[in-house]
Amino acid sequence: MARVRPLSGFPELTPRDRVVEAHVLSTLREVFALHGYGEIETRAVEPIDRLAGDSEASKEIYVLQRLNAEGDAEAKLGLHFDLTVPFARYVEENQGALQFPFRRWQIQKVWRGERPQEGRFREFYQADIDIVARETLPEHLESEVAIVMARALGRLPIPSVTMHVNNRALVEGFYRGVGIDDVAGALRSVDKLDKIGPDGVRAELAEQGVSETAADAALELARISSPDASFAAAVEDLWETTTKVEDPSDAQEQLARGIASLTALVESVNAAVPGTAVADLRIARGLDYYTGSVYETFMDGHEGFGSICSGGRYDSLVAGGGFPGVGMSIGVSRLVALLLSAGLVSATRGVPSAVLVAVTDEETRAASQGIADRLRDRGIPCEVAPSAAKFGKQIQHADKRGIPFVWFPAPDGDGQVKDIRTGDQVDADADTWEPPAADRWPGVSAADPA
RNA sequence: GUGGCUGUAGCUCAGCAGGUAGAGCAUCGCGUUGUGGUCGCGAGGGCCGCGGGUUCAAGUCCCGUCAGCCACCCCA
Repeated sequence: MARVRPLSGFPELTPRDRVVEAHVLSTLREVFALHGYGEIETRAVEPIDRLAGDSEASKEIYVLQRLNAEGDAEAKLGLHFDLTVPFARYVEENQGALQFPFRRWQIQKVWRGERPQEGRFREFYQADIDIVARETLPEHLESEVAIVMARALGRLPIPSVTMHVNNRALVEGFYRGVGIDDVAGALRSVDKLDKIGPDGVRAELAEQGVSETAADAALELARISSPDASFAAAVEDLWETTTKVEDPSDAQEQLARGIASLTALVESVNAAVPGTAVADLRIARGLDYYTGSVYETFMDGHEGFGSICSGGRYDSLVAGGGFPGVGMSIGVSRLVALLLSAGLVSATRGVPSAVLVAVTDEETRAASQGIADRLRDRGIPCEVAPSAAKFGKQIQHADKRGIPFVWFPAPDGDGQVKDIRTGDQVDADADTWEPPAADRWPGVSAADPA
């Protein structure tokens, strides 16, 4: 038999690390549900022609095909590479059964055939929330998703986060006003500002045929940011002083709408979750279907991790038009991998058991199992020692697994339970004894801020 | 998908210029015959990632491959 080997980009966690991932997942579910979002789960596959919207993305798609398919049969199914495409199909398919605006959360694995690196995998969890409307999507919902995500992230055992927000209409209006026609292309270049610097962006824009003055204006715009509404005045000043196209009235109108929308977003998010949102006019997002608010979220002090939660507003979820919506997505696997490798979080233990019931000798194993079952009846996770080794060994067995309590049965009664961290040992009754709430199940602790 | 760096014990890493594989920690045993963690003594543990090549001789040099990481690309 061939030796087993890891598969590049398909990581598997130890039980202890999975405790961290599971904790993150359940925390997100709870916060999403608290805000009225319902869960859906979609199938793992979609027709390839639906997935492969553009040829760029299609290179990443894993296809699904029967091993013994006819030799010339073309693969028709592919694994989804995000949750937005399947969600769009789901909404279209079930529109008669859904109430709008429709809020949903969805946490599933997705697959991308990319070259793996730390925190970048080929199979990973994504956690999405979206709200879609049938006809028009009220603007306040663009604030709502940001607030829900900010609260969800706030509940995780991670450092505080800052959500950088921008508005596509604002940027597009501005760009068109200064004579940049390929708005999407320009955005992609400006998005690289951190990586390639202002001169790099200028060079890329020049290649796209953007004039020097327009490129400078775009870079000036990207420099503006504020944790409140004061960005608006800065944008308006820049607009006044910059060289514009012959008739910028349409562009100016679009710009004004974007400014108003971004102002409302920053103010309402910060009212709900103070200190979270920053209007940052450099945030672009590579995806070109966004039309309104766009979001990128960074962990304070760990900006190098990149965005851990992002999204935006789109005018139309489905190809034929209709169903405007807004959504955000957390790359859970990426986030968890980065947290673990940076030592920012750890599980309190890797096994569920809060108690190890010791075995005095094999003749009385049944008595130990009886104690364990009575604890389980009351929802206390426990296990029975694998062998009747010396008690010192049994304590070590518990200690290595992080099990905080060892129960020593006695011939006459239930015996005693010992907290092996403190050494405290007390008489106990298996029908009434309770571990502290914090010890009952494995938990996740944030690293002490150094 | 393109380019680069790395791969030696469970972990972190030494290994000289090609000359029979090492340390610390961890593990196991005993001292300590039924309540651990200290200390002392001892032991086990290696397809030197995998395959091929050069050489009298390869952990060491060359090629390929796989895996991890980094930069592109793209994004979570």
